[in-house]
Amino acid sequence: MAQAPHILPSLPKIAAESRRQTTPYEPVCAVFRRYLHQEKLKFTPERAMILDAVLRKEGLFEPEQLIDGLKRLGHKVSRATVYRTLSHLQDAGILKQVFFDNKQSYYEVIAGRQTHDYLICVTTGKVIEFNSDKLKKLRDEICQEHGFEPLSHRFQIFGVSPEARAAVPAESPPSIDPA
Amino acid sequence: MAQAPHILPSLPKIAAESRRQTTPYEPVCAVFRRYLHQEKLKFTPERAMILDAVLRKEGLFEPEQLIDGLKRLGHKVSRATVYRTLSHLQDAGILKQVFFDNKQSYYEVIAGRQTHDYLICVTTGKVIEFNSDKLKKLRDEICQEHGFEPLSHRFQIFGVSPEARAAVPAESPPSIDPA
DNA sequence: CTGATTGCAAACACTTTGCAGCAGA
DNA sequence: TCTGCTGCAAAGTGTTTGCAATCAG
Repeated sequence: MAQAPHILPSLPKIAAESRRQTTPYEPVCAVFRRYLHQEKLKFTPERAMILDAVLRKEGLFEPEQLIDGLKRLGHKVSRATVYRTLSHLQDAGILKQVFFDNKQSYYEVIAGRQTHDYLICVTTGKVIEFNSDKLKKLRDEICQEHGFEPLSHRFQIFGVSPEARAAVPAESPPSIDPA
Repeated sequence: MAQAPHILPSLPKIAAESRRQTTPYEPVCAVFRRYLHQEKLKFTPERAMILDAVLRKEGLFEPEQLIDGLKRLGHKVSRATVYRTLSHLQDAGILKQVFFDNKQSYYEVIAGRQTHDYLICVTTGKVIEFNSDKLKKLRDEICQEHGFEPLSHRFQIFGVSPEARAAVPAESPPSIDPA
């Protein structure tokens, strides 16, 4: 129904969700090495180091955080290598790239972990990660209706957190009556 | 549970979905003028022109498309003014900004139209816009669980379209059996 | 009149890329 | 050895911003 603007999101070469199920408890590092081998790429100290740092992250992180962290640990890696590695980790189905704004990308480990959806408070910026089987079911249903084979999804809900509402009870509800 | 990276997405100052209900059939232009007046901003020919172009768009569009279109019509607008106006239209709840990748933003008119969620083929890049009440219900449920007041959401499903599968039956399904 | 707006070009920030030397396999 | 990898710095690109002239209210 809609003509697509040239949208070709960078997704894992191998759908992360399916792949994770093939070997549920395989160490992530092994997954990465296998991927590299398959693609005739090399397992270098830099890549090992970056993977290591990535795996220590919980939830979302920004490339810059990662780079800072590595430098703080005395490791020397160039920004370029980090970005290149993040991309490989994504292709390997270990990482997922998330887009919240047009400033930068965020990443999140998905290998061996539950994928997340997000509930974001527009006032405080707080992000709650959650997981919903109902959502996955609904997703598959929608795919089926259109004959699509589901690979993955992104779901973000924006709202006002209880804390935010408590903090600023007034602020400018311009005549929106809950009629 | 998760510490938020500084994510503060640009959302309408007035939640689009609520606002749209206040005056279901009010012409969008009037909505914009009212918004501008409220904010002590001015209704200029440039803004009128941009709004006009925007309203002729169906589904997603890119700022660059919009600018091209305007120039092709012989209108003179600077890129800067377009971007500034897009931002106002967003604040007015007329437009919604969508993030698919880290290259650029996409926009979509929401005032007086159904909001959309997206089903995206990772092979062809085709985008299907759809609408699901079940999804909205689920969204509200999730919000309630966390005490959030829902404002809006983004939902994107990535998958393989029937056409894509038909076109390239082989290609590298690495032992994923439809068991 | 006065403060908001416009266009232009420069500035920005994240990300990518070209290249020469280095190093896994 | 033979590719692929790394770091650096330069190039890219969509978007934002500073500024002087202009214009809406």
